[in-house]
Amino acid sequence: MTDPDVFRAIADPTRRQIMALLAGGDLRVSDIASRFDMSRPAVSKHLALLESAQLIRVERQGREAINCLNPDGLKPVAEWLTFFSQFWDDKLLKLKQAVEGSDD
Amino acid sequence: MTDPDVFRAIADPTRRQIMALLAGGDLRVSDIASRFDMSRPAVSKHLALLESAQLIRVERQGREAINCLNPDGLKPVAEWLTFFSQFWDDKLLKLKQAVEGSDD
DNA sequence: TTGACATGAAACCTTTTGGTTTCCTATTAA
DNA sequence: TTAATAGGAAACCAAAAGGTTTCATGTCAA
Repeated sequence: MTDPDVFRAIADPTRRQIMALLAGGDLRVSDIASRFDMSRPAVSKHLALLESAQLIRVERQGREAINCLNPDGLKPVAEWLTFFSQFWDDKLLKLKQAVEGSDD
Repeated sequence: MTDPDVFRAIADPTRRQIMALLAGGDLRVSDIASRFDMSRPAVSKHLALLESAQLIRVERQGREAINCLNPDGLKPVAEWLTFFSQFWDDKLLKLKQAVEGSDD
């Protein structure tokens, strides 16, 4: 919960499912928890880890916590991948250029 | 060691370092182990996990085991990333096309 | 053929991870 | 104002992960 390691964060399938879910729109903690066969605190821990890895943002509104996907948090993974993508196919060098081009 | 989950495999920094090392050329187990501050069996476990995730291939030659990077093993990660890359920047849609285009 | 080398394998240990239940607090609606 | 709701926090647990040492085995070279 303290190490904001994005690679660790995406290692867990539940967390990847949560990210896919949030790609469809922002959701409250309980909304997410209701979609999984596990307790709300368990989902809450996954959300905390995703937040620490900057893969989601949490907006607290009153008693609710709205979870929003932060796709930019995946860029370190994409950049890491570009290094290896050069071994796949030259066409994929476009990935490298694209990532560099859209750098914030 | 039984679950060939590529996301788990790349979660560990040591394993990512091993992959980077093998990008420079094939290496024997001891050659890799000598580059890390941990025992050879520990490195050997990481290699076994990388192999089960299809991220490396191991060619046994006599008493030696030559470890070779298998960059194609990363494609599932790249494909997963393309889904989220659409939220970054349209330029990155090229990534999706590139991955699709170089599909085996 | 014998000794050194390369690696695999087993047993073991500690820390981390992913889950649980239970409880507390803040907010909102009736 | 009081009851229900949303979610954070703590204590706890089992299993998995990452490491160790020690030993066994197959291969190569002197």
